[in-house]
Amino acid sequence: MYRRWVDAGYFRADPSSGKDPFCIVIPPPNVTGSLHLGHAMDHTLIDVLTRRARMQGHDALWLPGMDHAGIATQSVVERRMAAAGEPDRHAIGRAAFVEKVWEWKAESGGSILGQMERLGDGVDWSRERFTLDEGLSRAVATVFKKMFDDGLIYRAERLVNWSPALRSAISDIEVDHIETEGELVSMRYGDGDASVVVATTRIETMLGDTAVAVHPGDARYAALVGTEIEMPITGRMIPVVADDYVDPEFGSGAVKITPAHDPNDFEVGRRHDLPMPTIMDETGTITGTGTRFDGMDRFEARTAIREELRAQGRIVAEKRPYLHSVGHCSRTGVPVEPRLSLQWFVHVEPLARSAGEAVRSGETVLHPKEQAKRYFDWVDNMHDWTISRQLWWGHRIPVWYGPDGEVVCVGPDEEPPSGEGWRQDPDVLDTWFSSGLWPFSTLGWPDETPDLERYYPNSVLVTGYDILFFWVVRMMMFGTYVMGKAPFRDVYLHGLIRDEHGKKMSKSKGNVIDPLALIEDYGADALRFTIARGSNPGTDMSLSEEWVAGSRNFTTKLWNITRFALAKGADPALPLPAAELRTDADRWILGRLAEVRAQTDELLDGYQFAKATEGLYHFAWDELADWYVELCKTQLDDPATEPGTRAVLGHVLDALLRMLHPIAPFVTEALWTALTGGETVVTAAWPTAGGTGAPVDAAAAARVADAQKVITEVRRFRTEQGLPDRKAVAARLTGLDAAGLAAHERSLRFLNRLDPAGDDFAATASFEVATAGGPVTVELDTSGAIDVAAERARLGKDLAAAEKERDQADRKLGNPKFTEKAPAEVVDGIRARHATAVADIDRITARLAALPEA
RNA sequence: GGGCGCGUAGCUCAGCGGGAGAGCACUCGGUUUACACCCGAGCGGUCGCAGGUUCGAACCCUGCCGCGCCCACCA
Repeated sequence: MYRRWVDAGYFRADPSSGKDPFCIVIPPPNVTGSLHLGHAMDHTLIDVLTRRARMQGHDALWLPGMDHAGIATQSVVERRMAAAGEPDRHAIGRAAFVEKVWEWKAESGGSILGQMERLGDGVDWSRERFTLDEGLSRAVATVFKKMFDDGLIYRAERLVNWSPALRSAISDIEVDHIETEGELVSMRYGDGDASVVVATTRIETMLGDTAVAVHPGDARYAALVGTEIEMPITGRMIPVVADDYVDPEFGSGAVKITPAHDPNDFEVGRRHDLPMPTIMDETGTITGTGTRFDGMDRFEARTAIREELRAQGRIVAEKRPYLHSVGHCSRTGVPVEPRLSLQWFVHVEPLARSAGEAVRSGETVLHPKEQAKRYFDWVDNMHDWTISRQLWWGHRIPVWYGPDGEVVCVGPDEEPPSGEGWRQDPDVLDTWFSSGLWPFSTLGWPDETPDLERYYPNSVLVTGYDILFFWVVRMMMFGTYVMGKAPFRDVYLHGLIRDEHGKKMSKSKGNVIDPLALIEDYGADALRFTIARGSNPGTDMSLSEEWVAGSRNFTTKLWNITRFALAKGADPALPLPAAELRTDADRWILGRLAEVRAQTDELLDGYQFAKATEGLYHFAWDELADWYVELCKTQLDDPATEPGTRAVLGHVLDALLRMLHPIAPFVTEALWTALTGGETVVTAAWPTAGGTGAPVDAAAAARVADAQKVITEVRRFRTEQGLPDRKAVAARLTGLDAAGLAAHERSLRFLNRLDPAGDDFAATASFEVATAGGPVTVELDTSGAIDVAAERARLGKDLAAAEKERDQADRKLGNPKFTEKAPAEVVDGIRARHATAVADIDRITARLAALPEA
């Protein structure tokens, strides 16, 4: 039922509270229409944290992100209009379209989520419906009013970033600076002595020039300052002003000033009280200049004006291509046009200061901490925020204008002024204005609700680092301002998902991977596991289908381990065998479980998803499946150890499945319920130190390692001798007792298909394995001559490795400075390695000498 | 222009002062008491380059080269 992918949001938990029902709210991606792997990353990590917190007995829930719901609303309305054969939104205009959106919202039960509910996925959306619509609108109006009254919101005519494509103002952060090939044209204004040369990359703006500026200390132009020169084309007389802004070293040392179309020029214009004519309309078309260029697109005009000036002989230099940085609208990719217009702004300085303070004081911790520098750089140098948008969708600005110039900000519970001539501001708010209220508006604010009391501040925010400035900073500012407390204890910033070669996914490159297709092919668990496994804090991950396939293989492995366990009657409800009855393998795997459990907790507490996942992967596959399951097969054949083995296997698998559940919920749910008979692993207890059953037994672990070494060496011998794995070979094993491995003989023989040595045993091959407990000699009757060349090669390789080891150790130990200065345990370690290497060399050399000539 | 980060096996990445690792890919061999989405055994690296610190450097410092991201009002 909850086998759905999830949309962006954040999660919160309060460890001190009692339990209450777990809530996984998952908007279906086919409705939001905006699901991509970036969301999958958010959702996976959020869900991992939520599920684990839940299993730990915490009250944990999370809510979907809102901006996607907004986008979805707009797109659903557009689709409805298209279906009804209505003209598109551009044809009917902004005001009419917004009316339609509200109309649709009322019809659909007030929210996008109401619409989702009708899709019948059985999720209760009631809470979200409230928070996303009525609640949020009220919160937005409340905050706006409060900030307006506090003087933190003001309206001003400023030069803003204008997107001619959106026909709207956009904020600084929505502008991408891109290196662009343009042209730098130098031209002469005025004539004779009363002339200067200026350079520009945007020659069309000369129609709006109202001055030429030079540096006050520049002797070349001292005589001109205060005089006027004649502009080409318009014939206007414009002053030459002196301003520190000009760099006398750059170009000619003189700058044309277009106050209404360039941020620097705007400031110069203000200082010198220059006129500020706007020469372009909201689409970037030249207008109102009284020249023949009116009606031309800005880029068309650029060429036309340049050629006109060239014809007049005023172009003195051209540099093309001229590489420079040009601001582009991040939504539409169109070059931004700075434009003088009346907009609403937030005075961010006091808000940004408290947002910065919250992190500096440790009230909120950023993970990874390297991101804090970026955060501070941003928060400490933030410009005022343009919040009004001339867009199609959003919360409307709650300000009404009266017939006599009155300006009234209307609070959420107030009636707007009515009567002749009153009208509401036509603009809407930047989506990040409302998004920034998320941590408390979802909890019922501005009402003082029990939820707000209980869940604010939230525990942790999980999101991509690319959204640090857009969303995180806004939430921090609003949270500290409105609530007096930062909204989160922790902020975990994950990296972005790239393609298999580390390239950013983009539609134009065609390397976008659809998460739903991956889920279809490999299962949701496989994708989640892949994402968790690749999520190192702050670093991007490359995701390819091969990785997802590998994760799918892992879930299959879990399936097979459990199938084996069930077939053998493994049962976590059985009591673990008394300590003295446990085999080495039992002690070892229980000890490893305890270690892995502790490590997993530590890593997840620190948001180290990749390492935690990797640790569980290797424990499950390399240790449990490859070794314990194999070693326990002989234990299961022995009545003395059989019940204990079933208990240990069940116990370890139970704990493992519980720890894997947050990462791979579906497969673990199926396997865990089958193994334990429990109702659901979702509400099972997270393994704790007290619950893993056994302390680490280093001696047992060492004996298991020795047994593994013997087994591996025999396998190696067999492989290189070309002895098929399935062929049973008679063997005599000596030295096991001395090495403490007597109890392991059955496993050794079983796993290597070594039959007992009968009366007619005649060893045709033998070798010695050096274990920590002592040497073990393996003699084999291979019923024929061994491949001497292969054996020589095998031993030769071992010998070379041992000699290299010995030589390295010799070199270190022969250096008196090393033995004097290095810590004693390091020196002892090298001595031990040296001794082992020498013993290996002796042994191997003897073996080689004993081999018959090839 | 400033800041941050990264260059380790064919690919994607871990390791961040004392024996070069993982997954995938590749080679060879496999119908063992779960698993071919598997099992076993292998091959594969002057850890970007050059200096420095240290008894010891993939790891710390400096410089350089290459790459990525973020920020930036120089015509």
